[in-house]
Amino acid sequence: MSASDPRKNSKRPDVHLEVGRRFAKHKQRYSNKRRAIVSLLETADKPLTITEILRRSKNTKGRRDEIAQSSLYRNLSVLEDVGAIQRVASTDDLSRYELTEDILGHHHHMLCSSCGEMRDVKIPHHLEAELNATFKRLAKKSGFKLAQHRLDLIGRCKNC
Amino acid sequence: MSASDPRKNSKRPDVHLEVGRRFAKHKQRYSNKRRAIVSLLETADKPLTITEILRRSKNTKGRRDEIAQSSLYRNLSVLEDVGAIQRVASTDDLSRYELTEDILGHHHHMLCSSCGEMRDVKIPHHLEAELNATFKRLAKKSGFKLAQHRLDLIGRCKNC
DNA sequence: GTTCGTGCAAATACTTTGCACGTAT
DNA sequence: ATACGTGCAAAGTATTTGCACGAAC
Repeated sequence: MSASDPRKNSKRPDVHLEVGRRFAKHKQRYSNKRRAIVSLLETADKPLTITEILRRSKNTKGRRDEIAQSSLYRNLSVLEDVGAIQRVASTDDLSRYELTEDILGHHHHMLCSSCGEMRDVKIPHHLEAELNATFKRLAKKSGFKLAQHRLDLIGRCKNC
Repeated sequence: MSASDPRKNSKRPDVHLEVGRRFAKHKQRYSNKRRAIVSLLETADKPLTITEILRRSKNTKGRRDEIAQSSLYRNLSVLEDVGAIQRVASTDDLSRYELTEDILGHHHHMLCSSCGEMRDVKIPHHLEAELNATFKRLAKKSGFKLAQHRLDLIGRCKNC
C-alpha cells in the first residue's frame, strides 16, 4: 500500500542524527528517553497519542525505554522546542505527535470523526504547488507570516 | 476586508430558522440559551473558545443570556448533535466552535501557531473542486467514507 | 560539582456528571 | 403532569509542576 503509507517509502537521512543536530543547536541533551520517543514516532505510520507512546514505550521488550508520564510530557515539549516533533490535532481532544514535516516529509492526514484515528496520505505535487501559491497570496494580503499548511480528509474509517 | 471576513459577506437564510428546523427534526427544544449561543457564533468572524462564549454571553447588555459553564458544555454537545455547530481544532488545546459548514458556507482558516487565534478565509472555487476530486479518489482507495475536508494556513498572525 | 533529566506525587486546567429545581409542552 | 433545560458543586480526565534523586558534562 504505497499510497496509504507514505512514511515507509520516503528516503530520509538518519533521523536520530538529524534530531541530535537540533538538540545540539539548542544546547539540550539528546537523552535515551528522548531517543526512544523519536524512534517510536519514526516507526509509527501515524501520529501517536500520549497513551500510545506510553504503552509502546513499555512494550519495547524489557529495555530501559519505559517512560514516566510526566517525563513524556516534558520531553514532548522539549522535542517540540528544538523542532523535532510537532503536535497535530484530530477530531477528538487527544494530543497527537509526529516528527516535523522537514524530517518526515510533507504529507496530509485522513482522520476518522468517530474514533479520532489518523492515517498519513499524500496528494499530487501539482496540487500542492497550486495550494502553496494561493496560500502565499492570501497570507500576504493579511499580514500573516505563513509557515505551513494543513490539509486533512475527514470522514469515517474502515473500522467505524 | 472582503477576503478576510467571508462570513459577513455570504448571503444566507435566517440562521435561527434553520437551526430551529434541525432541533425540531431531532425532537429537541431550541431554548433561549441555545439561541444565544448560536447568535454569538453567527456574529463572530471566527470560531470561538468556551471562554470566549462565556465571556460574550455575559456582555450581552444585561439580558438573561448569561450561561452557566456546565450548561454551555451540554448545549454545545446538543448543538453538535443536531448538526448546528462543529468543533474545530487550532494549534493550542482549546476547543473552538463554529456554525456547521452547510449553514456558514464552506471556508478555511488561517491560524496562529503562537496564540491559537483562527480567522476565516476562502480559496478559489477551482482549487476546491480539484481538491475534492483528488480526495474522493484517495478516500475510495482506502475504504474511507469521506465527509469533508479541512485545510488551514498555519503561521504567525499580525499581533504575535 | 553543577547542570540537566527522571519519577513520583500533588496541583492545575478543562470537561463531564449528579442532583435539585425551573420552564415549556 | 411530564419531559427537558439550567445552575451549582462534585467528579473525572488530561496536562503541568515541585521536589528529591540520579546521570551527564
